[in-house]
Amino acid sequence: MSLNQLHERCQLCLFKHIVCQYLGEKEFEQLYSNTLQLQYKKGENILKQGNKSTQIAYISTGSVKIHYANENHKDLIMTVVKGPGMLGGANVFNEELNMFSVTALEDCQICLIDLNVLKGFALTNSAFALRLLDFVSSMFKDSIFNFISLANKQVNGRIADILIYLSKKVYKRNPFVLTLTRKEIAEFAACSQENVIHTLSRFEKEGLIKNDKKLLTILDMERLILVSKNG
Amino acid sequence: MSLNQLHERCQLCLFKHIVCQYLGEKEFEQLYSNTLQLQYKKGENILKQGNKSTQIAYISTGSVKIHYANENHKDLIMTVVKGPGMLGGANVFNEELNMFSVTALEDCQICLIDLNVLKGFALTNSAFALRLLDFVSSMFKDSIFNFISLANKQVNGRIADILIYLSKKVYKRNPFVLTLTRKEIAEFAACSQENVIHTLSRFEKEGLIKNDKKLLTILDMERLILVSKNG
DNA sequence: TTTAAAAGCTGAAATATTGCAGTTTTAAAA
DNA sequence: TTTTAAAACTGCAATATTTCAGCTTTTAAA
Repeated sequence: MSLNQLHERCQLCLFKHIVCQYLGEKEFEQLYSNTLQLQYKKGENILKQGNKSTQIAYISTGSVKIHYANENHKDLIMTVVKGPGMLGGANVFNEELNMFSVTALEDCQICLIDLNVLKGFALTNSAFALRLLDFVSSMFKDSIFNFISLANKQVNGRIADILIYLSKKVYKRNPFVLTLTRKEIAEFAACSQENVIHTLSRFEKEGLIKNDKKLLTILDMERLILVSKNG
Repeated sequence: MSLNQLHERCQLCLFKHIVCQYLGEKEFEQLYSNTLQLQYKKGENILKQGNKSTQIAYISTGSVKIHYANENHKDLIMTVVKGPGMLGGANVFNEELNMFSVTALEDCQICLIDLNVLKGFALTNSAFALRLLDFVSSMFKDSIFNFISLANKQVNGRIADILIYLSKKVYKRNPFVLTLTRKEIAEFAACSQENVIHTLSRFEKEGLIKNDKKLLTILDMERLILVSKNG
């Protein structure tokens, strides 16, 4: 693929749009020349927790999970991000090492942007620095609100929350293709796989959802929101 | 109290120290003239979730909890902070409204610093902006690691984690005065009050801790860490 | 100091959740 | 296409957690 074609692809890039709001085309070119555009397959690891990383990731197409493995190698999903969007928070600014892993949930187009060049721009342009901070904290906020759901609801409510979150915030459509396995939903809801399966089939019996292969339909959003509130 | 005495108290202030690393004494004076120094009693609310806030808080003495109430008015403690330190994260930068409440766990000395003046400085001095970002994200990090403990451990491990965290990171001593009630520990560990009580008395029977009134002693840190890992 | 309210404690029953073992379905590889 | 492994599912027993009711101790207010 020629450089021109690559640059063409950038024309639709949200990140470029924001960079160019604060910096100029020249600075974007400098950033561009320090950026890798890579294709990842489903299941492939993009950033690994604990690794030193000199890059941050922008996801242009596909979806990824941001996850954390504890001392006992038990995995926990912090959040799911669908392109286009930044994957800040895993490693930006105050950390030498990646706090979390990022793994592709489906085939993805990812740009890895050099962190030092970006930091250099942030140091010369405060407005841009504050805009980057927005990116980082909005991802934190998503995770934190999932954690709050974990912490004060039981499994029914947590899974209802996750389904609503995926439909409204991530995939942004109603019958949506659930790219997470039951095991991954369990790692998101912090419960056992079996509990996810039991809960989903209960939801289906009660007419709240319909689940055909990987396609999930929320049939009764209002009642699902009630389960989220009370469960 | 005269202005001179107030300024004297600032000599020991960590926040002033950091401000003066990046800005000058003049800028600190400007900040100072837009700062309120207030005394809060145990149980008093300092910042309220959902309120508009034009200030961020610096805690010079005492300790506070940062907490969140959900739709059902169930409270969840995100983290505990002991002075001196910043209470960033509740409202800094990207939020109009406070995301969380801050409430005094014991009598506190708090400085409320004008957010707009601070933002003004951040906009003219990127290094200072990035330093502020450090403050914010380090508080997020503490909360997130507590949430990770919640999400992949059972109550035994969660309460062990909380005791270790309070002793090592918050109060920084071993026999420490537990300023949280059992109900508040439950709101921190995301479980029922009774479960906290059962668990603490089990820990005491097993010789892990000693609990006399409000004074808590960790007798066997190594075994407590084991409980945190396996529990 | 007295009194009332809040916090702390206990054990037992009800409920929620996990872990297991075996089966079926789906997706990927040969 | 066939084969194989992974994912999804089911019901049940074991375990963890909550809820409840009643009680004691501590703290704060009158």
